[in-house]
Amino acid sequence: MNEIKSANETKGAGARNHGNALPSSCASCVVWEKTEWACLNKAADDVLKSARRLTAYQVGETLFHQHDPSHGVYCLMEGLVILKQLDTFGNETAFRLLFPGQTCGWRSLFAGQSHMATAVVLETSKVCFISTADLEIMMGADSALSREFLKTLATDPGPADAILLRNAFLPARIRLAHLLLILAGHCLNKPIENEVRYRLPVKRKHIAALIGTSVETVSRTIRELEDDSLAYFDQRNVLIPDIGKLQQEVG
Amino acid sequence: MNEIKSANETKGAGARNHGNALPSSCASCVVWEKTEWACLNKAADDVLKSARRLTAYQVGETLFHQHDPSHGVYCLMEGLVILKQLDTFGNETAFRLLFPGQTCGWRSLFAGQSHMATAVVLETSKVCFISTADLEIMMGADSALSREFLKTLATDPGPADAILLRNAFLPARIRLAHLLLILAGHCLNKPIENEVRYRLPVKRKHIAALIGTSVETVSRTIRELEDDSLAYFDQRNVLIPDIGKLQQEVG
DNA sequence: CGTACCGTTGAGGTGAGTCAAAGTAAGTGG
DNA sequence: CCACTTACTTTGACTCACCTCAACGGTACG
Repeated sequence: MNEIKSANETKGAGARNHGNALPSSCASCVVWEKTEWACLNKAADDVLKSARRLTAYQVGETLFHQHDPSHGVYCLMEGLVILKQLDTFGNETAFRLLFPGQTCGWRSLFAGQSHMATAVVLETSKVCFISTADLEIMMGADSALSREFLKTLATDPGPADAILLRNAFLPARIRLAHLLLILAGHCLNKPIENEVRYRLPVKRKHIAALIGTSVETVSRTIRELEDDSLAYFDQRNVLIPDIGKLQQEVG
Repeated sequence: MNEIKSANETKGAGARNHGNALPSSCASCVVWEKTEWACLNKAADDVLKSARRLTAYQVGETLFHQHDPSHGVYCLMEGLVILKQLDTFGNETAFRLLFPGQTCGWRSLFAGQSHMATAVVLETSKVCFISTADLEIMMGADSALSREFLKTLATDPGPADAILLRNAFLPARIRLAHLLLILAGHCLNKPIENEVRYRLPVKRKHIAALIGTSVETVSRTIRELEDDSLAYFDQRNVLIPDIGKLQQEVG
């Protein structure tokens, strides 16, 4: 009872509740402020507390698969998750990175459809699962939660970023520059200054999937950005000497 | 008082209510069943009835512009509207066609942001406008409406279709085939049979914007589909001899 | 010290963008 | 009804960004 259950043991929606590393209430969770739940009042928070099911995931494991039926939403407490899609031709396209405090799985839930994407864990993660039934209860008790999820859906960066990241009209160079700026916003805790350093949370192949191109092109485009002194790469470490210049590139 | 006000006279959110061609209540509107409002009870329907503002739009007029602040949602009663975006490089990308019974403008409203797209009228249209304030009232009175809009946002075909329509990995041929199938679903009232005929509701340039390619490529790809007996085009009229073959193309 | 994965580099082919021009349809005014 | 303008569509020629295949250097791990 004192450990987080690993995903291997409790794959799927049936994970049991666990004590260790799990804050006494969701309101005291490190990511609370960033989540939709932050709008909930005391009573609803108690419901949430007993509704959540914490599961630890290792790299490569999945929260859910494309075409799986939806059973609830997933709230990322710690780690990193990528949402990707496979088309019938075998192309893999990623459209979203999930950072701590963000939720996923809601689209299919509210749509009443099966999952349109696969959620794969990129870094060891702790994820709370909230079942559809529990979510229904909380949404019924406090309409603020519905409104909060409306906002989440409306501001979903997936479709929004897609316009820039996956626009076939735009060259790979601009799409990559745009992704670097988005990631900088997520990976830096301090406000963005003129010179920015951060560690890329993903491999090259994920970058490729996110901007809709091939790994080789990513590699070549990185070189191109370096030649133009827009960004420097050392493994996964990025140095952007002048973020304004990079923003100008995107437009 | 007996005519629908034209958009020229009442541009923007301030349009007044009008009698002619406007059904006595929204519940008796031809598109009622297809809308989010269909979930409303009698009392809320009365609110909606007095909240709606009907405006007639001519081809080329806009419901709202990209970067405009959001004032409410638009419910298309009749006609056709396209949602498109302009990037800083001047590329025009369309991501949605709005058919009668569908609403638009909600993303920015729920996100609390300005519009991300421009809504342009492609065919003479009648559009009911419902202000944010009125929508708030109705959503407060009946939580079913929030749930209905959650579903609308979750099933928004824009992002969903984008995966196929705008995927740079997929050749223009497949993206066009996919668009033809989507349009067939909207343009046919009867169930889809093996052989399908319908009239394209849009010009070539809109097709190009929807699948993220150029007009010339659309033209050439159409020729290609004809050569392969997958679809035949005469002006805006489409004949798909075997819809199964076309679906197979998409995968 | 192999095995496996990741990242980079090179060479070659091609889908599709761009530019330019001709053909076609639709709308306007005399 | 016909000249004329304007918008839409098609076709051709050229170019290029990027995909694919293939090989090679690095790094991690058992």
